[in-house]
Amino acid sequence: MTELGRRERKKLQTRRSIADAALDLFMARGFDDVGVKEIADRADVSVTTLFKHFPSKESLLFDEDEEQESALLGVVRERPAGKSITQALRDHFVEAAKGHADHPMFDDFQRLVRTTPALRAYAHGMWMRHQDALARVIAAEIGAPDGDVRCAALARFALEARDLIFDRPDRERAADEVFGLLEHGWSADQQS
Amino acid sequence: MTELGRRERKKLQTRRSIADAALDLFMARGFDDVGVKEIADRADVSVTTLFKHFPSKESLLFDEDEEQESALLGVVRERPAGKSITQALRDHFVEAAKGHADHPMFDDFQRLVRTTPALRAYAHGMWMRHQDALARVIAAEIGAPDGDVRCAALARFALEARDLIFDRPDRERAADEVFGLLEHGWSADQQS
DNA sequence: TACAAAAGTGCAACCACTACACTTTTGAAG
DNA sequence: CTTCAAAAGTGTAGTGGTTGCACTTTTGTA
Repeated sequence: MTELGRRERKKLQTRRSIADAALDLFMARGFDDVGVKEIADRADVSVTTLFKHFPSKESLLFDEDEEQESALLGVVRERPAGKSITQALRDHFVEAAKGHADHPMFDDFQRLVRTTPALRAYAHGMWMRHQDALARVIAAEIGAPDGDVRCAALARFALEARDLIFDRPDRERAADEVFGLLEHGWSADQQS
Repeated sequence: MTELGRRERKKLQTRRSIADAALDLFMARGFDDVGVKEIADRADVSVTTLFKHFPSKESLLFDEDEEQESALLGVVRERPAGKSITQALRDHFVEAAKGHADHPMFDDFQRLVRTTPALRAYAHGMWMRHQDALARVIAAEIGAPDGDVRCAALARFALEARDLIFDRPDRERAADEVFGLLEHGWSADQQS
Protein backbone atom coordinates (compact mmCIF):
# COMPACT_ATOMS: atom_id res chain seq x y z
CA MET A 1 0.00 0.00 0.00
CA THR A 2 2.67 2.45 1.06
CA GLU A 3 5.14 1.50 -1.64
CA LEU A 4 7.13 4.60 -2.29
CA GLY A 5 9.53 4.57 -5.17
CA ARG A 6 12.93 6.12 -4.95
CA ARG A 7 11.59 9.20 -6.60
CA GLU A 8 8.91 9.82 -4.00
CA ARG A 9 11.33 9.05 -1.22
CA LYS A 10 13.79 11.61 -2.50
CA LYS A 11 11.03 14.13 -2.84
CA LEU A 12 9.94 13.63 0.73
CA GLN A 13 13.54 13.81 1.81
CA THR A 14 14.06 17.20 0.19
CA ARG A 15 10.82 18.40 1.68
CA ARG A 16 11.87 17.32 5.10
CA SER A 17 15.32 18.82 4.88
CA ILE A 18 13.73 22.12 3.92
CA ALA A 19 11.27 21.98 6.78
CA ASP A 20 14.01 21.00 9.20
CA ALA A 21 16.26 23.82 8.11
CA ALA A 22 13.39 26.25 8.49
CA LEU A 23 12.50 25.00 11.95
CA ASP A 24 16.07 25.24 13.16
CA LEU A 25 16.64 28.71 11.86
CA PHE A 26 13.28 30.08 12.98
CA MET A 27 13.70 28.67 16.46
CA ALA A 28 17.17 30.11 16.72
CA ARG A 29 16.64 33.61 15.37
CA GLY A 30 12.90 34.18 14.98
CA PHE A 31 10.60 34.06 12.00
CA ASP A 32 11.14 37.57 10.70
CA ASP A 33 14.90 37.55 10.96
CA VAL A 34 15.41 34.59 8.66
CA GLY A 35 15.06 34.90 4.92
CA VAL A 36 13.86 32.25 2.55
CA LYS A 37 17.18 32.33 0.77
CA GLU A 38 19.03 31.32 3.89
CA ILE A 39 16.69 28.41 4.51
CA ALA A 40 17.10 27.21 0.96
CA ASP A 41 20.87 27.42 1.27
CA ARG A 42 20.86 25.48 4.52
CA ALA A 43 18.72 22.78 2.94
CA ASP A 44 20.99 22.85 -0.10
CA VAL A 45 18.23 23.59 -2.58
CA SER A 46 17.31 26.57 -4.68
CA VAL A 47 14.67 29.05 -3.60
CA THR A 48 12.59 27.94 -6.54
CA THR A 49 12.60 24.39 -5.28
CA LEU A 50 11.65 25.52 -1.81
CA PHE A 51 8.56 27.17 -3.18
CA LYS A 52 7.68 24.12 -5.21
CA HIS A 53 7.34 22.23 -1.94
CA PHE A 54 5.78 24.91 0.24
CA PRO A 55 3.35 27.59 -0.86
CA SER A 56 4.61 30.24 1.53
CA LYS A 57 7.22 31.04 4.14
CA GLU A 58 4.73 30.45 6.93
CA SER A 59 3.78 27.03 5.64
CA LEU A 60 7.32 25.82 6.25
CA LEU A 61 6.40 25.35 9.88
CA PHE A 62 3.10 23.56 9.50
CA ASP A 63 3.50 20.25 7.79
CA GLU A 64 1.11 17.82 9.40
CA ASP A 65 -2.48 18.93 9.29
CA GLU A 66 -4.47 15.92 8.24
CA GLU A 67 -3.89 14.10 11.51
CA GLN A 68 -5.19 16.98 13.55
CA GLU A 69 -8.44 17.11 11.66
CA SER A 70 -9.15 13.41 11.79
CA ALA A 71 -8.35 13.40 15.49
CA LEU A 72 -10.73 16.30 15.98
CA LEU A 73 -13.54 14.65 14.10
CA GLY A 74 -12.80 11.37 15.82
CA VAL A 75 -13.34 12.60 19.35
CA VAL A 76 -16.75 13.85 18.36
CA ARG A 77 -17.81 10.83 16.38
CA GLU A 78 -16.48 8.21 18.75
CA ARG A 79 -17.15 9.85 22.07
CA PRO A 80 -18.44 7.49 24.78
CA ALA A 81 -22.17 7.24 25.17
CA GLY A 82 -23.54 9.88 27.47
CA LYS A 83 -20.76 12.37 26.82
CA SER A 84 -21.90 15.53 25.11
CA ILE A 85 -20.25 16.89 22.02
CA THR A 86 -19.06 19.97 23.84
CA GLN A 87 -17.59 17.87 26.62
CA ALA A 88 -15.77 15.69 24.13
CA LEU A 89 -14.26 18.73 22.49
CA ARG A 90 -13.38 20.27 25.82
CA ASP A 91 -11.53 17.15 26.91
CA HIS A 92 -9.74 16.89 23.60
CA PHE A 93 -8.44 20.45 23.82
CA VAL A 94 -7.47 20.15 27.45
CA GLU A 95 -5.52 17.05 26.59
CA ALA A 96 -3.80 18.78 23.69
CA ALA A 97 -3.09 21.85 25.80
CA LYS A 98 -1.27 19.78 28.39
CA GLY A 99 1.69 20.33 26.11
CA HIS A 100 3.70 17.23 25.45
CA ALA A 101 5.78 17.60 28.57
CA ASP A 102 8.12 14.93 27.32
CA HIS A 103 9.32 17.10 24.47
CA PRO A 104 9.95 20.65 25.62
CA MET A 105 10.68 21.68 22.05
CA PHE A 106 6.93 21.74 21.52
CA ASP A 107 6.53 24.52 24.03
CA ASP A 108 9.23 26.55 22.33
CA PHE A 109 7.43 26.02 19.07
CA GLN A 110 4.16 27.20 20.53
CA ARG A 111 5.84 30.27 21.93
CA LEU A 112 7.39 31.07 18.57
CA VAL A 113 4.02 30.85 16.87
CA ARG A 114 2.14 32.77 19.54
CA THR A 115 4.63 35.61 19.59
CA THR A 116 4.95 36.07 15.83
CA PRO A 117 1.91 37.85 14.41
CA ALA A 118 2.28 36.42 10.92
CA LEU A 119 2.56 32.89 12.27
CA ARG A 120 -0.25 33.35 14.74
CA ALA A 121 -2.57 34.49 11.97
CA TYR A 122 -1.49 31.71 9.66
CA ALA A 123 -1.93 29.02 12.29
CA HIS A 124 -5.31 30.37 13.21
CA GLY A 125 -6.36 30.34 9.59
CA MET A 126 -5.24 26.76 9.17
CA TRP A 127 -7.04 25.73 12.31
CA MET A 128 -10.27 27.39 11.30
CA ARG A 129 -10.30 25.51 8.06
CA HIS A 130 -11.59 22.55 10.00
CA GLN A 131 -14.81 24.40 10.70
CA ASP A 132 -16.84 22.95 7.86
CA ALA A 133 -15.72 19.40 8.44
CA LEU A 134 -16.43 19.66 12.14
CA ALA A 135 -19.81 21.24 11.50
CA ARG A 136 -20.73 18.39 9.19
CA VAL A 137 -19.78 15.78 11.75
CA ILE A 138 -21.75 17.54 14.46
CA ALA A 139 -24.76 17.79 12.18
CA ALA A 140 -24.49 14.11 11.39
CA GLU A 141 -24.29 13.28 15.10
CA ILE A 142 -27.47 15.07 16.05
CA GLY A 143 -29.30 14.31 12.84
CA ALA A 144 -29.43 17.87 11.64
CA PRO A 145 -29.25 18.77 7.96
CA ASP A 146 -25.89 19.65 6.51
CA GLY A 147 -25.28 23.34 6.72
CA ASP A 148 -27.35 23.80 9.85
CA VAL A 149 -26.48 27.15 11.39
CA ARG A 150 -26.32 25.99 14.98
CA CYS A 151 -23.90 23.25 14.06
CA ALA A 152 -21.73 25.65 12.11
CA ALA A 153 -21.79 28.04 15.03
CA LEU A 154 -20.84 25.39 17.57
CA ALA A 155 -18.02 24.23 15.34
CA ARG A 156 -16.70 27.74 14.93
CA PHE A 157 -17.00 28.62 18.60
CA ALA A 158 -15.39 25.40 19.75
CA LEU A 159 -12.44 25.93 17.44
CA GLU A 160 -12.08 29.49 18.62
CA ALA A 161 -12.35 28.28 22.17
CA ARG A 162 -9.12 26.37 21.81
CA ASP A 163 -7.11 29.49 21.07
CA LEU A 164 -8.97 31.34 23.76
CA ILE A 165 -8.02 28.73 26.30
CA PHE A 166 -4.42 28.46 25.20
CA ASP A 167 -3.76 32.04 26.18
CA ARG A 168 -4.95 31.58 29.73
CA PRO A 169 -2.69 30.71 32.65
CA ASP A 170 -5.03 28.07 34.07
CA ARG A 171 -6.13 26.30 30.95
CA GLU A 172 -8.18 23.57 32.52
CA ARG A 173 -10.31 25.99 34.50
CA ALA A 174 -10.68 28.23 31.47
CA ALA A 175 -11.80 25.24 29.41
CA ASP A 176 -14.47 24.44 31.97
CA GLU A 177 -15.84 27.94 31.92
CA VAL A 178 -15.74 28.46 28.18
CA PHE A 179 -17.26 25.13 27.29
CA GLY A 180 -19.71 25.52 30.13
CA LEU A 181 -20.83 28.68 28.42
CA LEU A 182 -21.24 26.86 25.14
CA GLU A 183 -23.06 23.95 26.74
CA HIS A 184 -25.47 25.77 29.03
CA GLY A 185 -25.51 29.28 27.67
CA TRP A 186 -24.57 32.70 28.87
CA SER A 187 -27.73 33.17 30.91
CA ALA A 188 -27.12 30.01 32.92
CA ASP A 189 -25.06 31.66 35.65
CA GLN A 190 -25.74 35.24 34.70
CA GLN A 191 -28.59 37.53 35.53
CA SER A 192 -28.17 39.85 32.56
CA MET B 1 -12.23 71.86 20.30
CA THR B 2 -12.02 70.67 16.71
CA GLU B 3 -9.89 73.50 15.48
CA LEU B 4 -7.84 72.09 12.66
CA GLY B 5 -5.14 74.25 11.22
CA ARG B 6 -4.50 74.42 7.52
CA ARG B 7 -1.75 71.86 7.95
CA GLU B 8 -4.02 69.25 9.51
CA ARG B 9 -6.70 70.00 6.98
CA LYS B 10 -4.35 69.45 4.11
CA LYS B 11 -3.10 66.26 5.67
CA LEU B 12 -6.60 64.91 6.01
CA GLN B 13 -7.29 66.00 2.46
CA THR B 14 -4.40 64.03 1.02
CA ARG B 15 -5.37 61.09 3.13
CA ARG B 16 -8.87 61.22 1.81
CA SER B 17 -7.83 61.60 -1.78
CA ILE B 18 -5.66 58.52 -1.40
CA ALA B 19 -8.44 56.52 0.18
CA ASP B 20 -10.89 57.68 -2.47
CA ALA B 21 -8.59 56.77 -5.31
CA ALA B 22 -8.06 53.36 -3.77
CA LEU B 23 -11.77 52.74 -3.31
CA ASP B 24 -12.57 53.74 -6.88
CA LEU B 25 -9.89 51.60 -8.42
CA PHE B 26 -10.51 48.57 -6.22
CA MET B 27 -14.22 48.68 -6.87
CA ALA B 28 -13.67 48.97 -10.60
CA ARG B 29 -11.00 46.34 -11.13
CA GLY B 30 -10.61 44.35 -7.92
CA PHE B 31 -8.08 44.46 -5.13
CA ASP B 32 -5.39 42.31 -6.66
CA ASP B 33 -5.42 43.93 -10.06
CA VAL B 34 -4.59 47.39 -8.83
CA GLY B 35 -1.09 48.34 -7.74
CA VAL B 36 -0.17 50.87 -5.10
CA LYS B 37 1.69 52.86 -7.67
CA GLU B 38 -1.45 53.39 -9.66
CA ILE B 39 -3.37 54.52 -6.61
CA ALA B 40 -0.64 56.95 -5.66
CA ASP B 41 -0.63 58.35 -9.18
CA ARG B 42 -4.39 58.78 -9.19
CA ALA B 43 -4.22 60.59 -5.86
CA ASP B 44 -1.33 62.62 -7.21
CA VAL B 45 1.08 61.68 -4.45
CA SER B 46 4.19 59.56 -4.28
CA VAL B 47 4.14 55.97 -3.15
CA THR B 48 6.22 56.98 -0.15
CA THR B 49 3.57 59.45 0.90
CA LEU B 50 0.86 56.86 0.49
CA PHE B 51 2.62 54.58 2.94
CA LYS B 52 3.11 57.44 5.38
CA HIS B 53 -0.66 57.67 5.63
CA PHE B 54 -1.57 53.99 5.47
CA PRO B 55 0.40 51.10 6.87
CA SER B 56 -0.55 48.66 4.15
CA LYS B 57 -2.42 48.23 0.91
CA GLU B 58 -5.34 46.59 2.70
CA SER B 59 -5.67 49.43 5.18
CA LEU B 60 -6.54 51.78 2.31
CA LEU B 61 -10.08 50.45 2.46
CA PHE B 62 -10.68 50.61 6.18
CA ASP B 63 -10.50 54.13 7.43
CA GLU B 64 -13.11 54.55 10.11
CA ASP B 65 -12.84 52.05 12.88
CA GLU B 66 -13.32 54.07 16.04
CA GLU B 67 -17.00 54.63 15.36
CA GLN B 68 -17.71 50.95 14.97
CA GLU B 69 -16.16 50.13 18.29
CA SER B 70 -17.90 52.84 20.25
CA ALA B 71 -21.20 51.86 18.65
CA LEU B 72 -20.55 48.25 19.62
CA LEU B 73 -19.75 49.11 23.20
CA GLY B 74 -22.65 51.52 23.31
CA VAL B 75 -25.33 48.97 22.50
CA VAL B 76 -24.14 46.82 25.35
CA ARG B 77 -23.72 49.59 27.88
CA GLU B 78 -26.88 51.46 27.07
CA ARG B 79 -29.23 48.62 26.29
CA PRO B 80 -32.75 49.03 27.65
CA ALA B 81 -33.48 47.49 31.03
CA GLY B 82 -34.52 43.87 30.73
CA LYS B 83 -32.65 43.25 27.49
CA SER B 84 -29.85 40.77 27.78
CA ILE B 85 -26.35 41.49 26.53
CA THR B 86 -26.59 38.79 23.90
CA GLN B 87 -29.89 40.14 22.67
CA ALA B 88 -28.49 43.63 22.43
CA LEU B 89 -25.59 42.36 20.35
CA ARG B 90 -27.88 40.27 18.20
CA ASP B 91 -30.08 43.24 17.42
CA HIS B 92 -27.09 45.42 16.69
CA PHE B 93 -25.68 42.97 14.18
CA VAL B 94 -29.02 42.32 12.54
CA GLU B 95 -29.45 46.03 12.15
CA ALA B 96 -25.98 46.40 10.66
CA ALA B 97 -26.53 43.43 8.38
CA LYS B 98 -29.62 45.00 6.90
CA GLY B 99 -27.15 46.74 4.65
CA HIS B 100 -27.82 50.41 4.20
CA ALA B 101 -30.32 49.90 1.45
CA ASP B 102 -30.21 53.58 0.68
CA HIS B 103 -26.64 53.38 -0.51
CA PRO B 104 -26.11 50.32 -2.72
CA MET B 105 -22.39 51.07 -2.86
CA PHE B 106 -22.12 49.55 0.59
CA ASP B 107 -23.23 46.19 -0.69
CA ASP B 108 -20.67 46.32 -3.47
CA PHE B 109 -18.05 47.13 -0.89
CA GLN B 110 -19.07 44.18 1.23
CA ARG B 111 -18.94 41.91 -1.76
CA LEU B 112 -15.47 43.13 -2.65
CA VAL B 113 -14.21 42.42 0.85
CA ARG B 114 -15.94 39.06 1.16
CA THR B 115 -14.62 37.81 -2.15
CA THR B 116 -11.02 38.91 -1.73
CA PRO B 117 -9.17 36.60 0.67
CA ALA B 118 -6.60 39.17 1.68
CA LEU B 119 -9.28 41.72 2.47
CA ARG B 120 -11.48 39.24 4.23
CA ALA B 121 -8.66 38.24 6.52
CA TYR B 122 -7.66 41.83 7.16
CA ALA B 123 -11.21 42.93 7.93
CA HIS B 124 -11.69 40.00 10.25
CA GLY B 125 -8.49 40.85 12.07
CA MET B 126 -9.57 44.45 12.47
CA TRP B 127 -12.95 43.40 13.73
CA MET B 128 -11.55 40.99 16.25
CA ARG B 129 -9.42 43.71 17.76
CA HIS B 130 -12.54 44.89 19.53
CA GLN B 131 -12.59 41.73 21.59
CA ASP B 132 -10.76 43.07 24.61
CA ALA B 133 -12.75 46.28 24.77
CA LEU B 134 -16.02 44.41 24.43
CA ALA B 135 -14.99 41.90 27.06
CA ARG B 136 -14.20 44.70 29.47
CA VAL B 137 -17.57 46.33 28.95
CA ILE B 138 -19.37 43.04 29.44
CA ALA B 139 -17.41 42.36 32.60
CA ALA B 140 -18.29 45.81 33.91
CA GLU B 141 -21.95 45.23 33.12
CA ILE B 142 -22.26 42.04 35.11
CA GLY B 143 -19.82 43.05 37.80
CA ALA B 144 -17.21 40.48 36.92
CA PRO B 145 -13.50 41.16 37.30
CA ASP B 146 -11.58 42.42 34.30
CA GLY B 147 -10.14 39.54 32.37
CA ASP B 148 -12.91 37.13 33.30
CA VAL B 149 -12.81 34.18 30.96
CA ARG B 150 -16.51 33.91 30.36
CA CYS B 151 -16.69 37.56 29.39
CA ALA B 152 -13.76 37.22 27.03
CA ALA B 153 -15.39 34.15 25.52
CA LEU B 154 -18.74 35.81 25.02
CA ALA B 155 -17.04 38.80 23.43
CA ARG B 156 -15.07 36.61 21.08
CA PHE B 157 -18.02 34.44 20.15
CA ALA B 158 -20.33 37.36 19.58
CA LEU B 159 -17.83 39.04 17.29
CA GLU B 160 -17.34 35.82 15.39
CA ALA B 161 -21.09 35.41 15.22
CA ARG B 162 -21.38 38.52 13.11
CA ASP B 163 -19.24 37.07 10.34
CA LEU B 164 -20.99 33.76 10.69
CA ILE B 165 -24.34 35.41 10.18
CA PHE B 166 -23.22 37.59 7.31
CA ASP B 167 -22.52 34.56 5.17
CA ARG B 168 -26.00 33.13 5.57
CA PRO B 169 -28.85 33.77 3.15
CA ASP B 170 -31.42 34.42 5.89
CA ARG B 171 -29.43 36.55 8.25
CA GLU B 172 -32.17 37.33 10.73
CA ARG B 173 -33.05 33.71 11.28
CA ALA B 174 -29.37 32.79 11.52
CA ALA B 175 -28.87 35.50 14.10
CA ASP B 176 -31.68 34.10 16.20
CA GLU B 177 -30.23 30.63 16.16
CA VAL B 178 -26.64 31.61 16.78
CA PHE B 179 -27.38 34.04 19.58
CA GLY B 180 -29.92 31.64 20.97
CA LEU B 181 -27.09 29.15 21.23
CA LEU B 182 -24.95 31.68 23.04
CA GLU B 183 -27.75 32.72 25.37
CA HIS B 184 -29.20 29.35 26.32
CA GLY B 185 -26.48 26.91 25.40
CA TRP B 186 -26.04 24.05 23.03
CA SER B 187 -27.87 21.58 25.21
CA ALA B 188 -31.00 23.73 25.33
CA ASP B 189 -32.64 22.25 22.22
CA GLN B 190 -30.28 19.36 21.73
CA GLN B 191 -30.26 15.93 23.27
CA SER B 192 -26.54 15.29 22.77
C1' DT C 1 11.54 87.22 9.31
C1' DA C 2 13.64 83.18 10.83
C1' DC C 3 13.50 78.66 12.23
C1' DA C 4 12.14 73.99 13.27
C1' DA C 5 8.75 70.56 12.68
C1' DA C 6 6.06 68.24 9.58
C1' DA C 7 4.68 66.71 4.92
C1' DG C 8 6.05 65.17 0.76
C1' DT C 9 9.42 63.35 -2.82
C1' DG C 10 12.51 60.18 -5.52
C1' DC C 11 15.59 56.62 -5.40
C1' DA C 12 17.43 52.47 -4.15
C1' DA C 13 16.88 48.53 -1.88
C1' DC C 14 14.72 44.30 0.55
C1' DC C 15 11.89 40.40 0.64
C1' DA C 16 8.45 36.98 -0.52
C1' DC C 17 6.99 34.99 -4.46
C1' DT C 18 6.38 33.74 -9.67
C1' DA C 19 7.29 32.81 -14.68
C1' DC C 20 10.30 30.97 -17.66
C1' DA C 21 13.42 28.39 -20.02
C1' DC C 22 16.55 25.08 -18.92
C1' DT C 23 19.19 20.71 -17.19
C1' DT C 24 19.13 16.50 -14.55
C1' DT C 25 17.07 12.64 -12.62
C1' DT C 26 14.18 8.75 -12.69
C1' DG C 27 10.47 5.29 -13.63
C1' DA C 28 8.75 2.53 -16.98
C1' DA C 29 7.99 0.57 -21.65
C1' DG C 30 9.83 -1.61 -25.64
C1' DC D 1 19.80 -2.04 -22.17
C1' DT D 2 17.96 1.64 -24.49
C1' DT D 3 14.72 5.18 -25.05
C1' DC D 4 11.63 8.58 -23.78
C1' DA D 5 8.59 11.45 -21.31
C1' DA D 6 7.39 13.05 -16.88
C1' DA D 7 8.95 15.00 -12.82
C1' DA D 8 12.37 17.38 -9.83
C1' DG D 9 15.47 20.85 -9.55
C1' DT D 10 18.08 25.16 -11.09
C1' DG D 11 19.25 30.19 -12.21
C1' DT D 12 17.71 34.36 -13.77
C1' DA D 13 14.98 37.90 -14.14
C1' DG D 14 11.12 39.88 -12.80
C1' DT D 15 6.72 41.79 -9.92
C1' DG D 16 4.70 44.04 -6.13
C1' DG D 17 4.37 45.60 -1.46
C1' DT D 18 7.11 47.94 1.85
C1' DT D 19 10.99 50.51 4.03
C1' DG D 20 15.16 53.58 4.68
C1' DC D 21 17.38 57.56 3.39
C1' DA D 22 18.62 61.94 2.08
C1' DC D 23 16.38 65.64 0.32
C1' DT D 24 13.06 69.65 -0.75
C1' DT D 25 8.85 72.07 0.27
C1' DT D 26 5.31 73.66 3.15
C1' DT D 27 3.54 75.64 7.32
C1' DG D 28 2.83 77.02 12.19
C1' DT D 29 5.00 79.78 15.44
C1' DA D 30 8.37 82.63 18.03
